Amino acid sequence: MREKVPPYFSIQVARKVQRYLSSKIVMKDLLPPFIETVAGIDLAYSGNLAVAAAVLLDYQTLQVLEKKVAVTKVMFPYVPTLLSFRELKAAFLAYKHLSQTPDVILVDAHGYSHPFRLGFASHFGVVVKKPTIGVAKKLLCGEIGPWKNNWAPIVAEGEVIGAALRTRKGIKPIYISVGNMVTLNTAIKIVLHTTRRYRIPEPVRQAHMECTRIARLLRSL
DNA sequence: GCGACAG
DNA sequence: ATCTTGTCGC
Repeated sequence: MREKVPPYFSIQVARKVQRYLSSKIVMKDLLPPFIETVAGIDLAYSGNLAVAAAVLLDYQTLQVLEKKVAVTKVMFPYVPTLLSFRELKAAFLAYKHLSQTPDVILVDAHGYSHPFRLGFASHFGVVVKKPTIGVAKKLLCGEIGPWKNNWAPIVAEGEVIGAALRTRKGIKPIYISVGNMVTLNTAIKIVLHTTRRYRIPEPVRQAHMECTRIARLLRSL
């Protein structure tokens, strides 16, 4: 039994696209020396509509500077490992609505810590050619290595593909990974810098609240 | 073949 | 992700 996806969509082609785009990921810190803005991206659903939110925040104060949303029809069912094909379009549109391009983007999904090394955060980062970081709440693949302090490496096939990170003491960790144009160490620092009193860093949390609010609104019509 | 499986 | 209220605990 094949995976349930539209007849015009081939899993085999998707895998090739993922392997190709994964090779385009830049594992270097190509961020400005002083980060001024961060963006958070997340999606929510209302029936067959995908609601994406892109929220821009000041990197130092974490004050929300701008919120944008985009709504598209869902074209793909949810298939683990193929999430980006389902969420990319709406996320891209919401992101393009921002009046200024952020220095770094936090995406509510895995990045490099993906079976084919191209989670949504990486797919998005490669497409928009911007530094992105994957911020996930559950592990998708790999094993958790020894804890150093507040973080532990996520290892797969002898390679560190991400990190489990306790953003707050005594709380379940979140899973961070390189999206694009950033180093895992820098990604961890940025995530810690942008989290306040919740488990989830502010950019992603704000984006989550925004798209959820709009989806709930559309749902009540 | 079996189980796992981001959002 | 989404369907959903109260409730236990710091």
